[in-house]
Amino acid sequence: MTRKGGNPAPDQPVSIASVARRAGVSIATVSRVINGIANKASADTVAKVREAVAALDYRPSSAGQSLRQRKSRLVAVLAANMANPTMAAIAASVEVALREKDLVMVLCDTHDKPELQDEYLKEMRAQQARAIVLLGAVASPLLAALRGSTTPLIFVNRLDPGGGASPFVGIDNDAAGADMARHALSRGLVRPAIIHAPLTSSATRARVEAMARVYAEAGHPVPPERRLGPPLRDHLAIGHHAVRLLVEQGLSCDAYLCTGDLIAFGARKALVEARGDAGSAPFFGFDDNPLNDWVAPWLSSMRIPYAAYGEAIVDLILSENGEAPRQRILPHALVIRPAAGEG
Amino acid sequence: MTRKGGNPAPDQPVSIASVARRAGVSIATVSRVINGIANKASADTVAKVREAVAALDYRPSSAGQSLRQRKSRLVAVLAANMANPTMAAIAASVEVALREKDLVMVLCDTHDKPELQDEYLKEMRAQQARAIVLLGAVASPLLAALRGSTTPLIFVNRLDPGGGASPFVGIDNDAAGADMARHALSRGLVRPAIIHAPLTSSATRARVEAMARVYAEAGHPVPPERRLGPPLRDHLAIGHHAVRLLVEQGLSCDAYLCTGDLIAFGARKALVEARGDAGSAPFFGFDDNPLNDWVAPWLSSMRIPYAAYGEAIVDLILSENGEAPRQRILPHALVIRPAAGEG
DNA sequence: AAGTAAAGGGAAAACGTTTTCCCTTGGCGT
DNA sequence: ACGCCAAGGGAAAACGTTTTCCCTTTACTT
Repeated sequence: MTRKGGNPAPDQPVSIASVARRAGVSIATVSRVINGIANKASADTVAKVREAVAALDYRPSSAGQSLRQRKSRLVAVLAANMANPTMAAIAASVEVALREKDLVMVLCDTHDKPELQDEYLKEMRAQQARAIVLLGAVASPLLAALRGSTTPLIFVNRLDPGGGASPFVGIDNDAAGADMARHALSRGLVRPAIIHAPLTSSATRARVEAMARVYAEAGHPVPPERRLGPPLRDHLAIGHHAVRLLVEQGLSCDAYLCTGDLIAFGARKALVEARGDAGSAPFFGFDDNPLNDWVAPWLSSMRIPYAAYGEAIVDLILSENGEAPRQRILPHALVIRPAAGEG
Repeated sequence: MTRKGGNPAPDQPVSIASVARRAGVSIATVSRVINGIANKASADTVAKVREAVAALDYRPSSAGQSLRQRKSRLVAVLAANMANPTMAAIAASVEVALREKDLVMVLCDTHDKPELQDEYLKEMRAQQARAIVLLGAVASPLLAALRGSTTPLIFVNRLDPGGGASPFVGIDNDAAGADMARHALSRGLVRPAIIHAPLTSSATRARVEAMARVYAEAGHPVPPERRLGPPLRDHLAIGHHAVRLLVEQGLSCDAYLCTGDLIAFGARKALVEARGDAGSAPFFGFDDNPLNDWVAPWLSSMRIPYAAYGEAIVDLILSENGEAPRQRILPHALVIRPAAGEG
């Protein structure tokens, strides 16, 4: 209704040439006007071009642009595991931030497998992706190779497994782990179980080490049998398995420190299954998914500002002018939920 | 280590021309070998080309391909709301299925807003997307225009708001709603509350109508005051708000039939806040997120096979040869969880 | 033995941009 | 008057594919 004629242009045969024709100018001029090149078009030329663009509902073909400029508007996000709500939250945040800058998100699930990650990296090189965001990177051959290229590589949550000081967005996992342990100690919880994901993730490693360190320094070292990290991929299974082990061995704990909320979910379920109730030892997790308030009022969790990740990541992508690769460390905060009355 | 020389090719200046040069054949031949055109290359030509491709780690530029073929390998997935774990689950499933067919997923969050949806549709037209998957479509001008184009449009969960019999993947929401109501009736629950999302979604509408119909036919019509659909966007808030209203009005129910799990989460929380416990009336939801088993053992839910959606969707995209636009109706199943002992 | 078909392969056009040259005006300073 | 510079704008190259014509050689049919 807002446009004059019925000019929907069925399938988009509308190229820059047609715009140029309608505006009575050259292709070059249209391109310049669209891209806002100053001093290259008079006021009425600009007006004519704009009119034609609007009338034809023209939008430059991405293929043409990519080909010419040797780079696309695509930004790849390689997530280690989309089943984890955390990844979804970050992806959502990134998407919004990218949209603002007229970039487009391509989302891939690497399932934490190096081969698959490489496959995607290859694909994204073929797509001439503007940047690649790694939500939980794993070491892989192509990743190493790509580190030398001009394509910005942004590491999120987990540091670059290659070791270099690559651009990074995340929290201070050491501080966060320490904070959690100190809080537990302050509540007199001196016999915790530490249940964690595989230590291949730098984030997990830092959290676990910080907790153990703080406990050791406080004179309550956590012995190996209370440090559990089953080599499973599924966080729920990790927690479940760990607590079952704990129960079988008759080890009692006064707190469950988990490196992820999902692990805590699994842990608690195993406990309920084993004893009929969840006991009185509080559960601690990381991530603090928004749903926790609704379905896990028993879970204290380290809140990580995932909603702010998108902006930080896109910032890092665009400020590629920067020399020293910067790290964006965002604030964390422990959200305490009363382990109290659930009945 | 697996390749001979140190030939990582820093930034991908490796085009089809370089492959042709190395193999000692023409560009055309390389293209044909890569695309598997039969009867156009002798055995050793093929071998030479393959060798060169492998040695140079060549992969065709997507931009070049898209430009020439006037279509890209991108498939757009427009999700109404990525914060909903359901959407994330479907997206994950689609991604896997696409990968298998060498397609790439572009994920966009329309936030259920027509303008944003149109913005994305426009972008995807510019990208010459191979297909567009609408995870909860909303009516919008460009959507109507696109329906006439050759780009496949796949509607998921919600039917095409334009009314046409467009390709669709989802469950039989009418049957599912009826099943749920019948189950509740069979348990003697005759005073249910029906709490639902905005009825702009065809899926929600069908569920609600089926429930109401079954109850009415059984001689227990559900009066308006027990049918609640606050016009909020957030499902959690919908459920919360609805139950608060119910409580304030002193209306008692013996079951909570919610059109989504998140709504049930909100509903139960409001109930706990109001009375101190969750009462004995069972909760019912739709979607049955895998996490329910871990964090919501009190919630019965209509399981929807989201993991199977990806394959069905990709099938529909590729079988565009088909004439009669097909609908893929997947099976649903009510998962009963004992509302029993939560203490 | 001639004619024909098929196999194998190359040259070049086309896809839609952006950008580098180049040309033409006017206006200005000397 | 002369030279210069800036503004405004066009022609054409280049980006990397796929595909349509071609052309040559070989094998097979009559």
